[in-house]
Amino acid sequence: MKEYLQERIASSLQSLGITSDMPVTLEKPRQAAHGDLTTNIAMMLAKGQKKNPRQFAADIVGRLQIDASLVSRIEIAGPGFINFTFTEKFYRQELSRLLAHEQMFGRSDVGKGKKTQVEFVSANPTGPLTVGHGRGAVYGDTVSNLLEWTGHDVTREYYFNNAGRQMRVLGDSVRLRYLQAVGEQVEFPEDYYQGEYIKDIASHLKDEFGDGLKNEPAEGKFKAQAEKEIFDDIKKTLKSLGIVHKTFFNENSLYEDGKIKEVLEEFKKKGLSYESEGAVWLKMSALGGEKDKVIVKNTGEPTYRLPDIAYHVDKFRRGFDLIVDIFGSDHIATYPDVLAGVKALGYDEAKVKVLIHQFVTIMQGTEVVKMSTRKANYITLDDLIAEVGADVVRYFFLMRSMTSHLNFDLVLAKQQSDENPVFYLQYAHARICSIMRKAEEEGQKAGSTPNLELLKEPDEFDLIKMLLEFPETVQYCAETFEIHRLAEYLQDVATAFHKFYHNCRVLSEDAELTQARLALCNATKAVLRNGLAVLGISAPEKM
RNA sequence: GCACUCGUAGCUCAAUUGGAUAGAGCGUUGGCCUCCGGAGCCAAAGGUUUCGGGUUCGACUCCCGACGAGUGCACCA
Repeated sequence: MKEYLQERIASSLQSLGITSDMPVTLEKPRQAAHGDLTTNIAMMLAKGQKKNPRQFAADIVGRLQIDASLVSRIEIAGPGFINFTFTEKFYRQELSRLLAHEQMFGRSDVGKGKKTQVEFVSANPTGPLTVGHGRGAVYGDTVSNLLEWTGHDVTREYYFNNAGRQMRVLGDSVRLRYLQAVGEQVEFPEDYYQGEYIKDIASHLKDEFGDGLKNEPAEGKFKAQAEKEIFDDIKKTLKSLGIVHKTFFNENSLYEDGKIKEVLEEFKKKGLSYESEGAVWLKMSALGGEKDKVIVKNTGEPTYRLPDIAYHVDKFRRGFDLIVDIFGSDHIATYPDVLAGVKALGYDEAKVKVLIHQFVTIMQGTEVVKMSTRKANYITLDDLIAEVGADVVRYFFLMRSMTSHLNFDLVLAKQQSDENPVFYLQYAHARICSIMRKAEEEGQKAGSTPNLELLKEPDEFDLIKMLLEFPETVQYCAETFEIHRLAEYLQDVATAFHKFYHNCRVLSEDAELTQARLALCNATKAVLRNGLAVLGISAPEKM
């Protein structure tokens, strides 16, 4: 419909002798009284035409040729908006199209199978995932869902490093706890990992080996055991949120395959790096950055920048046409270096989308809970899931824009479990399922050829209009990565349904009307189910 | 000090990317089930969009400046 009107308006402008590269934008007006779609094109062009916007709008409308069976009303309003109102026939047509492809409704192929990688979570295995990781995890998984729904070929990837200083400290933390467990008097440094899980790992080793590991180095069994156990836990946590990565990419492989060396040599060849004070520097100043950065320390060890760049080069070499990176705001300063690096090596950095989400502030009532993996005073993602459930966790992380800081009040989240917005959505779905069950009991099962002409109540049309917005909402969210818009949209669908349910009785003596309304219920159910599926939230038949 | 993200109802957050009268939930107040699920529906109260300038037909949105919050600014990741 949008395309149709755009084309008609463009042709009207042409017949007025106006050529402009100004796109004709059609939007849904905020107020229903202003019709179904509106355009501000007359206001946009009026100035160049030296005309009064309203008069100009009238000229455009005068030349407009539109199928009257689709559009019932065209009016000029306000400072020069042109408003279009669609016919009931048009909406009935669209509704029967929806009913014909329920499961597919909302899916599209605009992505054209584009090879896409989404990298998210990417926490090193030094401890359980925190609530802070949770936001990125859920966001990344849902972005992946959206891209799949819009026809992208998506790979979910987790990048980690088990070779750095962090991991050495982790191994040594386990070693010291182990020594303590077998009765040695050793001091445990303050800046080591304090969590209980370190003691658990140590005691597992004690169970298996007794005191036979007393002289084992930290980097041996201790580190290996810690990495294994912690990674298993991380994967289990993610799984409980419905998140499964296809690839776990180890930073180490970049060294083993010589990719780090390659990138280093490439920079040198291009004259973009130099040695100074025993270190190798990247000429960020020549790449649009503020100052040069070290990429290899004077110890010969690379800084994180070099592998990060090499990793992204590898993503390009694997043939990804869209590369989505999801970081917390604490990594805000690292990505410009990476982007400048890949660009300098001749790759199109526009294919890399870096999405930064703001932090979650955990509140215990009015008290802020400060989080630190090193110290043990954090709330794990597991704790949170156990307390409020996976659906609530996912929804809470998705319902707000990623650029805004999120306050997650544990007391409220627990307490609210009855009045939670996610239940409002699920309730609508369960309610429809209940109507279906009841209908079947009464022998009024939804038929295959409902007479949609019988739908004429305003509440019915409000609901139909809302349902038909689903595909464009999915596409919009996939393009902008603004997932909260989908969550809000589904809230609106649920509201429209509850209103319809309240004012229009579905199961009645009138068999034909019952059929029509059951069809509308089915359409609503499909949108809710599909929408919740994108968000990764269950759509229960009963609650 | 510099950079990024923000500042909207008592609280948590939206606002179709510059559009018409700034909207939801929670909380508060008052109405709705002899009837398909009351985890629902309807209504009321609640705002100088942190403050001050600017840009234009039109600003919560863009620009400049203050103030406030969070996060970064390593030869840590």
